Amino acid sequence: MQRIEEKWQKEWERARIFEADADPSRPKIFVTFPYPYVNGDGHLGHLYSQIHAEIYARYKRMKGYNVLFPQGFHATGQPIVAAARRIREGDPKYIRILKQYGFSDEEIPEFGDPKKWIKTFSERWKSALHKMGFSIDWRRSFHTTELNPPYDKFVRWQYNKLKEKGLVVKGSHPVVWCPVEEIPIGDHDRQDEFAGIGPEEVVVIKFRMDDGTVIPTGTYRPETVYGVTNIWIHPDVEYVIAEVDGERWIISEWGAEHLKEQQHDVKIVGRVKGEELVGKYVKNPVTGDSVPILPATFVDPDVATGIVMSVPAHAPYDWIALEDLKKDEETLEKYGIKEIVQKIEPISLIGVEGYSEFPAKDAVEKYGVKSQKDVEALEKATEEIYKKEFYTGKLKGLYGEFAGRTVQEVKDEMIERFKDMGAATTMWVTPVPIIDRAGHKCLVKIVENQWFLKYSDEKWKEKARETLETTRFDPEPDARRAVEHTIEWLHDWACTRDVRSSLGTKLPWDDSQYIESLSDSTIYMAYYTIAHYLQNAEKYGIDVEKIDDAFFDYVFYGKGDAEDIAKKVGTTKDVMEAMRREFEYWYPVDLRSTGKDLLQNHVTFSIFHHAAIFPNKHIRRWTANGWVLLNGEKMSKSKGNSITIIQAQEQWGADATRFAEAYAGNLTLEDANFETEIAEQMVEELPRWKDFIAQWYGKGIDEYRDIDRWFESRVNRIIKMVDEEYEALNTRNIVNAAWFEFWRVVRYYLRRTMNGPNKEVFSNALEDWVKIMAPVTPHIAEEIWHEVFGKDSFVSVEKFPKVDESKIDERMEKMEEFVQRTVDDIREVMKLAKVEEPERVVIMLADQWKYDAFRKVREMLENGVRNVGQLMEAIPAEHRKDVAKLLSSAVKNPKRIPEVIGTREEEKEALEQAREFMEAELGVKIEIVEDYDHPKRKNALPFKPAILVE
RNA sequence: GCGGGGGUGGCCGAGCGGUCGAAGGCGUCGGACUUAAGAUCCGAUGGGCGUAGGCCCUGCGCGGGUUCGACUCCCGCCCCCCGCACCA
Repeated sequence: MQRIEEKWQKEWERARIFEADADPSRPKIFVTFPYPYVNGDGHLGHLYSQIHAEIYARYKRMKGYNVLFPQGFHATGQPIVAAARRIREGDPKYIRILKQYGFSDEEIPEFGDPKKWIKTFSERWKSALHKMGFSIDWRRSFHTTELNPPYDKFVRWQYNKLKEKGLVVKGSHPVVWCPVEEIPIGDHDRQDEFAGIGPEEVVVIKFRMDDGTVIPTGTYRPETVYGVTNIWIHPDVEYVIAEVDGERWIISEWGAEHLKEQQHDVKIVGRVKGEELVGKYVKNPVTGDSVPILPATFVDPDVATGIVMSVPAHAPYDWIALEDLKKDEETLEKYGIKEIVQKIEPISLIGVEGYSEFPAKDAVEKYGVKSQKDVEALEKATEEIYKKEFYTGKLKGLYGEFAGRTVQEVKDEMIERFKDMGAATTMWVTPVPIIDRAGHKCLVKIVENQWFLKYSDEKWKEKARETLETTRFDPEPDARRAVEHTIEWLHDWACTRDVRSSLGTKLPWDDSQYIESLSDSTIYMAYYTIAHYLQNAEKYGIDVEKIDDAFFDYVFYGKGDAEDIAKKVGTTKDVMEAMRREFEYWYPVDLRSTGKDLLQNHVTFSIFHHAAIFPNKHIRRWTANGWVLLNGEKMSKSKGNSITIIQAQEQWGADATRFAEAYAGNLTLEDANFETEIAEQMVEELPRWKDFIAQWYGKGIDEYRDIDRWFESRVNRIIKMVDEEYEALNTRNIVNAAWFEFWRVVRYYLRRTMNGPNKEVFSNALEDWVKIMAPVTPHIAEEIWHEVFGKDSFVSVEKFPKVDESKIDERMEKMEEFVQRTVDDIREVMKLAKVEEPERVVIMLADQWKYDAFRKVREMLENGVRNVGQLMEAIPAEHRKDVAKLLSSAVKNPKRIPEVIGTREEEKEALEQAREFMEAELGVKIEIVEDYDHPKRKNALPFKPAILVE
């Protein structure tokens, strides 16, 4: 198979049938899928989204469209840069990954350069898709980042446009930051266990000592400030005394470092050990209560301010710390705080159904927390209490105006209130200190030269919403809903990254920043329309250096003079005009196939950017598919059940893999399932398909019988259905009909005609069969087309079969069903009738009067009549008695009355025609009689003859 | 929690108010073919009963409801997957 596949790939390439140029005389279709990120090989999951675009491209090509299907590659962002650095540093994990790909020890060091990754993996991707038979116009391929100057220029143009429109704005933004290297630390720069942790905003309640010194306590639950009984401080930790924005604070050193990076003016003026503060009192800035500072070892100086407030009634940590302290005579003695501690009573703030007035106590008991060192149980207890209180708890009376409401409802309002009264501020922290790969402890910095895409802009949102009206989403309405919702809540997006940790296109007006990867890939499909010019610039005399915004203004907007611009970049007016034509002809994109995870970001971003830059040229149809499971299990490298596209191609070849991918699912947001057994099976079956067709093509007889009409009807019905499913991209339904159902019909037809098909009918059907399978399994289709049918053309660009509606013959199909059912019934009767070696089967048709009568009965039943008396009216008086029982059971179960399709004569004719077949099927002689004196005969109904085994 | 999508037979998956004991595929079982195995073809495949094509029971996450009728509609619950942002 692989050899056949390679042969046709070469033929297609030689004939350039997938290279598409603007041709205004033909209707066009522009199909894309998101360019893959090139830090590794693609796997079956990627291929699943991609195969939708590929199948659609092939289908539309066969439907007579001029189809553009290009493919580029994405290199923007941090992973490649991080991977290259790790190779330079000799990280064994990354070296192992490259070894698994089969790179030699000599070659691996070259991957210390990001360019090596980009080059290697974009080539591997390209080769993988090529070997899968993708019908891509490779002339238009490219990769992103400033390493590809023309694309770089294009992205810069885009951002200048956005900036002009006021859609890129400057702001500040919290990031995880390495204070030593002074760069932001993304997931790829961290030790693995810290991946995925981001900055969180905590509220800092400013308790004060008598002299005004602020004792700041960080908390996620500022609403519990009403129930503070004391402050916890770590007795053994050295805190700093600092001037913070003009106030005197006592805070952990790490906390002070955070404040410095978060736009606060911080000056450290002294140090103080935690225990020195123990026993002192501070004033609660919200309630005015005076509360003591007490020692606790669970307090982490590396989280927030390193000091926390204690709300024993509602915080399991606080409850157990207090319990611990009460029992700890030594400590009580040491600080002379015994009396203070004994006096502390928890304050109940929030009522929660199913809990006592002190939910923290309940939780501590439930999870069996023994001491404040029992971290695991405490975390569970805390989570439970937090959730319960947050969503369902009711605030008690001491909340005054907030009383009776839930935390969820009033939290934000309360925080604002506290800030306004000078009782609180906020700071950014990570829930645990993050360590980067170099071993540095990272903090949260508020970065100031940060640029944002202003997705919060109401006018922009409105424009984005408008384009949805003329956009199709598949599956509708699920995918649409996700996008609609995202447009609503999406706010400003930090669209730049520090150049030191990433790769991409620099912001035109700030070269310390790269445009972030999701933000540089929103309208690049437009670049495909001219990519073959710009990626081969020298061929057209274009000096890429000279390309500026005016160049793109002309190509995309038709602004300016082609002659002038041509001169400036060193090419001709013709070339400029040709590029303009390409864009005008191909844009907008007609179909873009993605995974469901992209709906909330890439898809929505792309919609926004099109609305801003290419109004009315937005993408016309988006598809979103689910993940791909492998044999019902999630695919993952760690499980070792991940299969790359290259591996699949080597193991099963392109067509079998494509078939199994198509069969993996329809176009829904649900997960699809790639079954390796299907791929394996198709490896066997596809060549057999060719043999089968070779065996029958051009064979058969000339006579045209009813059964041939039946066959044509079935085939046309399948073509119709397959055509619709291709347009809908329900790939599983396509395969179900075009392959499995077609096989069934073909097999039955041959059996039914005793291997004597109508030559013309059957051969035409075989050709149609190959065509309707071609978008899914193009190689074997091409092979059959040439080698079996002896055609000169490529089936890949042949006309898709057109349904002949006049050939769809409902009645003929029903008549054949009648024959089939009769066979089934005979088989059943033969099984039950214990007649040894039956001599013959007699089929007795119903009496003539029954045809009219039961047609009427059936009609009445279909119209909802459930009254025996009424049904009886349809029966001639003299026969009523005989059918009374039947009619009364038909009222309960209308199925008992068969549908009357034809006349008695037609029934007889159909059975006679099928007699030879039936005898062969059943291995018994069959006689069809109209008159036969046997009691069973009165059981006969129209389309349900009586059967007698003798 | 919010937003999106789901839970169907041994497995995968259709169905989304009657025609459903549930398409199709896989698997399993029986038969044909074959020296044999494989492949292929035919049949069966929830349980039970049946010397005549039939009947009974049970059934599409759980519990209710609407309806003459629910896998399909409504309500409540349980469980699973995805996203929740600066990561591609």
